[in-house]
Amino acid sequence: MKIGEIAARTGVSIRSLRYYDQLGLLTPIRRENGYREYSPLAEEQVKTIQLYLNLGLSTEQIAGFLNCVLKNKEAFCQEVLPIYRQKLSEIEAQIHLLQNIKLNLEERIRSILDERQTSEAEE
Amino acid sequence: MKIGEIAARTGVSIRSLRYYDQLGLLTPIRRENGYREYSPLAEEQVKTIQLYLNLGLSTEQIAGFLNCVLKNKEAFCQEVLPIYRQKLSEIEAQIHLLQNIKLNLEERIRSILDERQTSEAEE
DNA sequence: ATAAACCCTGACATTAATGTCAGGGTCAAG
DNA sequence: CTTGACCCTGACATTAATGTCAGGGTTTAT
Repeated sequence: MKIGEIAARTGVSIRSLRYYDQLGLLTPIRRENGYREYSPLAEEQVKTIQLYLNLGLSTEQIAGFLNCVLKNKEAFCQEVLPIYRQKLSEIEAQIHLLQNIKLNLEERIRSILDERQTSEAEE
Repeated sequence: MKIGEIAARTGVSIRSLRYYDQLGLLTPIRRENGYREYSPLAEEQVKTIQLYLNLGLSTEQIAGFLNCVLKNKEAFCQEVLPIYRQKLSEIEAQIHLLQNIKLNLEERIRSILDERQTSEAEE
């Protein structure tokens, strides 16, 4: 499919898709006329790229990841493993923090509701 | 403590600390001479900010979190209830997203380790 | 009181990812 | 054949976080 279609499907801008191409992150084949031709598989890859970008990984790191998966080469995987582990522990810490914040908020909401209840009872 | 000391303690550059101050993310008091004076609590806050940044959150989002949790300790409770509820659902969504990412990462790590195991067994 | 080691602000530079615009092909429909 | 909807490349703009440098105060130790 052409670049416009995959952009529409994935919600990623045409500009970004060309950028990924330029970086070698996601390289479509070219038609006779020079148009980029994306395979259906590319759709999934674009979404993967977006997921990891949202995670805060750089395109460079993502390129390492894609190499690992596509070629299943251990050398690439070795490089990428510590990055994953690092991210994983960051994410675990993040989840933990957010859960604390959540408890805190729930507590506060409950106490507001309690207070409201109390003042209603007084009337 | 002065900015240089907290920079050394946290590993965050002086430049960044001044930037956080400028954005209202972490605002130290000022001495007579204009120097920034950080409380010991600030050290923990700086680390929290860094964690969020490493996760790919923007300073704006971080400011939202910090405001949600640190500010509005007790006053204005009634008015603040819908804000709390809003924040709570945002946080729940965030936790959910992170848990998905976590599962995804764990999966990746596992498959890399499997691969390694397999190729060792082949030899 | 002078030097070293800090601190301040302000301005410009940089990197990454993306937006946007210009100038110009391609193609299908009328 | 022309029009409109695509596509191409290239260049400049932008945003976020940070680096760096200039010009100028302050503090501390000798």
